[in-house]
Amino acid sequence: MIVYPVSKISFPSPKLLFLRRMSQKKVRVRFAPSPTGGLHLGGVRTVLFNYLFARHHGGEFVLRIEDTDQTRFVPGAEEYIMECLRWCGLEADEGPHKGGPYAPYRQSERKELYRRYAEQLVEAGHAYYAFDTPEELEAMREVEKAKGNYAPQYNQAVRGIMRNSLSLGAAEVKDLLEKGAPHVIRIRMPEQEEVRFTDMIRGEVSFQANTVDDKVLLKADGMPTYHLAVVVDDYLMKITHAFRGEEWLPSAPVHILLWKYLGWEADMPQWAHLPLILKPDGNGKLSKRDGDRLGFPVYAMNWTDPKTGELTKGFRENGFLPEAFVNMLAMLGWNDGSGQEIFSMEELIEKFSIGRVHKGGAKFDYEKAKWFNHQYILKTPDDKLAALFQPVLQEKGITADAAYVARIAGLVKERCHFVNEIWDHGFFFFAKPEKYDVDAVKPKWSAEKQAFFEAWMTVLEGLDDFSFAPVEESFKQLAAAKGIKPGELQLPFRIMLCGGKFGPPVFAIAETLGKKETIERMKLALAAFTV
RNA sequence: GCCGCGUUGGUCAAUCGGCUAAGACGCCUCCCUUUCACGGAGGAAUGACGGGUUCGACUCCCGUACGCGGUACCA
Repeated sequence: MIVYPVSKISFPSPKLLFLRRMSQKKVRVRFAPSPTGGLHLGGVRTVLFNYLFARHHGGEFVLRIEDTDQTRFVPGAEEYIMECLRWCGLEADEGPHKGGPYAPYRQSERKELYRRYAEQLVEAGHAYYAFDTPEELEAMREVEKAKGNYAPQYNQAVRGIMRNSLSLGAAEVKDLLEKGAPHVIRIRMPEQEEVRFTDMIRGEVSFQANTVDDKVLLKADGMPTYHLAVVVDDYLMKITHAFRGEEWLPSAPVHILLWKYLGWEADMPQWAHLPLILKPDGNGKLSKRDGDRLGFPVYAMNWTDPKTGELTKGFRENGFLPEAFVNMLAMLGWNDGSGQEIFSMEELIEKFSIGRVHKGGAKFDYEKAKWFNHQYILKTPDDKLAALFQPVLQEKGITADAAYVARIAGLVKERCHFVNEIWDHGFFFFAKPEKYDVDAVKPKWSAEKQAFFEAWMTVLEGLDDFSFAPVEESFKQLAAAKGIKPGELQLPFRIMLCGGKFGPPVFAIAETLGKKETIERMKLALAAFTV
């Protein structure tokens, strides 16, 4: 225990408390998804912040699968989540995939563990058995609603009239338990108590405990609910900092009380409730529906629902580089204050601080996401880009030399937002044009121009060095000799090689195509232009 | 309804009481380039509202409005 001079610091700042804690314990964080479907962009960001925080502090990052709801279990979802983390380069140090000192990491495999803590709470008077059937619960809600109660809760107002170990006699409870009557265990929220805590992002947050209902802790099937499971597992797994979405803020008092009632208050993690990622138009949480509607991915990778077969698009399959995806997510709610936007993973780890995370939600901007990807395409070496592009070529039945593809990638990458767009800006490197944009040539075409190209072909035939500069030089010289402005000839030349008004600088195209191919294309085009 | 959390340009956002309010995306104009981009130079565009506190408020406090989240034997 560190003692601070009270005269100096009467009110230890959250930052100070934080630093104090920091020096005491090894940082351990966790990402705890439930395997119910595709991994949302917001989920990946939560992983990222966990990961960055852990690495920044030399701590550990745990993956825990929260599969306590058997009815919502979706086969394949867990493997999918792990593949997402692998793709993003955000793999956990411990988890179901590689074990660890606190295994098992799937809550369904830890089922037996939770009951004793729930029972402990009952014994201490902080929780109670409830025997109400779903029908009885429903009836209570109907009655309450009829009284004008908008959203009826199982709380101090009604727990006295429901069937539970608070309202029933001890003998009856014992009897029910012995007969194996189905029951749940609920927390008994205090009548008069303010629960307050310091959120690492929001600062001081407080709630009146009686505004939260008596949450179920242990379900009738013996599984814990999220509320019990997070607390027990965070404790058992020695989690020091807990990051989660803002949607958890309202139930935070339940968790804090649980830490207290279980006698673990001193070990409670520091909480950080992350802001939400909002839809670009209007307001509200970004959902996969918005992606479908607006035409961009929301999940990290393609996800196919095993039940319906419905496919939801992912960033990976849409051509995003993982580094770009991660960088973009990091900037959604965090920045280092310098204005820098492009960060390598190493820089993110070095500079990340939870204190600089925004409080408010951020609308997702797909245009900005594309810009990030473009930046990373620019940074990616040509040979690597070519390797990423090969599958696209294969799909089209084209085989091409790796070095040739790399050269093309280098030539066109500055106009690509995605790897597959190398095709859109460089397809003509792989086949002669099938048709020409004659409308762009014909109106200004002339016998003089025709003569120029015929003469130039002969010059080109004789060139030993067919690279950019000599080709351009011979072009300019001949144009000058013929008294034609080079600019008027460049566009026709481009169309001869590419078929249209696109592509990188013309002489670079000629150089890449090579002498033989360039002249062949010129001949073909000249024939087409004069027809 | 109740509880909680938010609110700086169209979007992401800096600012931790001194602001003539950065920067980026997008948009517009120009230059470069007789394709498109990249690059360069400019431009339009912002503190929800009302009260305090203060020499001074985008920054602190209180209201209001608006938005979002929660209000399950889901997470």
